[in-house]
Amino acid sequence: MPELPEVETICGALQIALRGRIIKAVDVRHTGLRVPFPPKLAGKLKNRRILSCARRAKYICVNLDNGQTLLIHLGMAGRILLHHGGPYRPGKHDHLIVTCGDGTRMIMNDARRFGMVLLLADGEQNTHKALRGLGPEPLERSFNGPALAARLKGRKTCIKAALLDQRLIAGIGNIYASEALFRAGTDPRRRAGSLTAAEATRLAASIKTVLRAAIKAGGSTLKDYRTAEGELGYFQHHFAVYDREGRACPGCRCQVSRTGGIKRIVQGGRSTFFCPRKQT
DNA sequence: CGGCAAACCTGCGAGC
DNA sequence: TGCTCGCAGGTTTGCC
Repeated sequence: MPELPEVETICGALQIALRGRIIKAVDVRHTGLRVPFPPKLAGKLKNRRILSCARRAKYICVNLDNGQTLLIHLGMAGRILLHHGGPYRPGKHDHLIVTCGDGTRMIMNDARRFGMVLLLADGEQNTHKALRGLGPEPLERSFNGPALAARLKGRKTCIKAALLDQRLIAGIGNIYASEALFRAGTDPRRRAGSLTAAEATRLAASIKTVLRAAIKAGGSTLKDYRTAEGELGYFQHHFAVYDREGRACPGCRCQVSRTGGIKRIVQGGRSTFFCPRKQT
């Protein structure tokens, strides 16, 4: 379930657990995912100190003391687990296990193997293909109505698909695209370039609100995690429309019997959930 | 270049 | 109980 808020939550936990630690062992359990792991990955990581863990779009950036960055993308079903001390029995879909000097382990697990692990050389952080074309971070101050409108200008694709386009805005996935459009009252079928300035402002604000709320919800699980040894980035969150086809719209209080409630449509091969009455 | 569909994999729940 | 089908949070590629 990794969209921006989940990756943000995971990075927060990694920052606490791994910052300053020295990598002592790297268990590369498969040759790679869709993209092969970087060659000689284990040797390149060994004895490196982890300076920080941060997020860019949906990527986890593990910054190392020699200027390199271990870049992890979790794809559709990827997970990061932290394991503190003692032996660890690898699971079936554990692909990469990084063990630090104090026994802390970071495990990258991805059943569907849609994830990605890259190693960026010093200075490649802004030039590497994976990061170069990414749009602005929606939680940055500079991301506002005019900024969003500028990105959408002239786009004929529907606004839902535009929100998923990482080159336009970074980090929004299928869940939060639906949620943000619902909150903004914007019909997901609208052409991206057709939004008025006021609508773009409302949508930009909704994106921020929805993402921040999800991060906040993830943060509470993060706290639990530290005692529970569970999974990172896996939290209960209440969605207004996502996966709620046929349920009543929480915004306009319309009766399910009269309006049909939340609708599900397919756009660009992906499910979109919305309320046709509230979103215009 | 823009827009769209398909491909990449595995797991899970629904329905028969 | 066990099988098949459809669907799943993302990105890349290739085609028009």
